[in-house]
Amino acid sequence: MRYTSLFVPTLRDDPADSEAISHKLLMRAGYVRQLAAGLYIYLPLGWRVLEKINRIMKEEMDAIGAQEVSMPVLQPADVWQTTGRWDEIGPEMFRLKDRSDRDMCLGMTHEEIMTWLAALEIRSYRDLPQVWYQIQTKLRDEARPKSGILRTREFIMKDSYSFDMDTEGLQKNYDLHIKAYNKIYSRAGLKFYMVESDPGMMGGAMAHEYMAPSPAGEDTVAICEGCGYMANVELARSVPPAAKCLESPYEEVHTPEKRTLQEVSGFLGIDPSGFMKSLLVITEEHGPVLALVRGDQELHELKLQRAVGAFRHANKDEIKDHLGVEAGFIGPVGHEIMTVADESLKEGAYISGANKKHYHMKGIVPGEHFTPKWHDLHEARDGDACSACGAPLRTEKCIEIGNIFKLGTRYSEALKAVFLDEEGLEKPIIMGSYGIGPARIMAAAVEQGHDKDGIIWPAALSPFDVQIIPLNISDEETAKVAEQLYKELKDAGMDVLLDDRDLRAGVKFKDADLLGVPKHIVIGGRGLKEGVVEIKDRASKDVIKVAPADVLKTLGG
RNA sequence: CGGGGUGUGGCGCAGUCCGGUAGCGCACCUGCUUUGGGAGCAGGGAGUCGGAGGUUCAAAUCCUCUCACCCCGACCA
Repeated sequence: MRYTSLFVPTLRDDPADSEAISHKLLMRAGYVRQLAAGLYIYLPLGWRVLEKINRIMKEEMDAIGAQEVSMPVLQPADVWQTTGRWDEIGPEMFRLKDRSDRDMCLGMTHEEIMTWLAALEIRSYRDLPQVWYQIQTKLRDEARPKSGILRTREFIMKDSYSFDMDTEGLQKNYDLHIKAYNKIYSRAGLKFYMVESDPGMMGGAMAHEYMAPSPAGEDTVAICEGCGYMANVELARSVPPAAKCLESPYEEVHTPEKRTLQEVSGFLGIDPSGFMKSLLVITEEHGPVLALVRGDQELHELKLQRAVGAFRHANKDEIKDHLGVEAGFIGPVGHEIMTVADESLKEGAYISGANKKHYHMKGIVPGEHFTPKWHDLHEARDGDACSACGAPLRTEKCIEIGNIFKLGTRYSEALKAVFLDEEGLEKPIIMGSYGIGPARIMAAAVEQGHDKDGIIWPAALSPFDVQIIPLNISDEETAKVAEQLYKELKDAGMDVLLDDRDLRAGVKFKDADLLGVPKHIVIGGRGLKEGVVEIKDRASKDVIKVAPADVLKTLGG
């Protein structure tokens, strides 16, 4: 491709309204433009990158026997009503009516439609297994689109769905997807982890996420260097350092006007780990619930939600109504409210509110002075020990670039996607669903590959394999060598960008660094006098000088 | 949804507090010079200052309402 026939509007300055590095660089280098919050235009360069990612995904999905299909984005409500998600999913779903006043929605995922098709067409165990996938637009009215193309309201997803007769089949397809996903992310040149994750509203039994480490990520992953355990902190198990509990009899202590943990801890001169923090929440299932974590730990709300169901924080009046005392002095002893406690509180005696204004209680032994339901509620963090092997855990910010779910029969039962097995018994199809966000791969690649001058693409994702930079296009010799190389490399099957613009060298160098094509071929009068051109590596900036005739060989073409 | 911020030529910004001719840099167009890291000189085009209403002799500037976007949080199949 000739630069003069390619639309690449590069910017000299960072756009004002951007924070994430990938957002800034993809804007500046002319890959994307923003239409509105969470809606992005992919310019020619950006689309080339996405297409490279799509090609890799297709090749690897095809390699495990998955079949590409295409499902409508516009979908009737009744299928979603049948599975219950029409009501479960809130304002995140774009809803509309057609001209006949029928409820419709824009697909945010395709479990329903894929399962609908399976229900329509699959009759016998002989029809199984099936794996169907598509690369299709999804729409989600995100509460807060952010970070450029990392969280958008409209995006392309590679989503696949497996249909099996039994759990062994599901496991096989799950493993095949793991294999395919590992290859996809490896080919994309990303640093990534596969971690245990929360199935969430997918309602499945098991789930993993693929995570690309980056400070721009929204998720945090706990990683054990000892045994390799990796999990999203939404469910990561960990053993916090031992508590420094006070040896004390069970007794009240006067703590006037000392409400916060810091205040009480400082007032009594006792380490925060010797305390219990109490949080009153109002749940849909159990009414008020008191949740306890150690004073030095943080409660993870998703863990609490798994333990007690949907909840909200109690307000001041509710705290008084249920516990008889204002916030700051609430504790687990002496009331009938359902209590859940973090497992790290199983050992030791703790200080907590006495449910009496200006008093705390020392020497509370969970299980003795009150009876909680035990759950893992604390958030894993750096310095905790791995619950499996005891080695230290560390945490890392990550971008979620894909996920895989064992769905089981949640959708097949609702939509009556059943088959007859060898004995003639009707059974629901066992399903899995598997997603990859190509735009997130693109953003993660930029987050992981850039320097102060611009993007550094992994070879497989770059919009071009090599960029030819003739420094002075009006110099006859330079132009001639550039054209020859352009033709030769193209004929060898490479994606070549020829910067044929009549611009000064500095501009071309700056733009080339911004665009991030991995190899640059610099052709200038200086080199041509010695009979050489320069092959420059974008990442290392190393330059090797070779005769024009040796360029293809040197590039490994 | 809660909190914070920003809207001024294509882009980045100043001007707003304290009302009085709409500015700067880059980009763009023309000409000449220049040509290995975002060139120089000269000339030129381009903005109803997010929108609506109000106060005033006079509003980018003050007041009211509203829209959009960004950031933090909540939320996130």
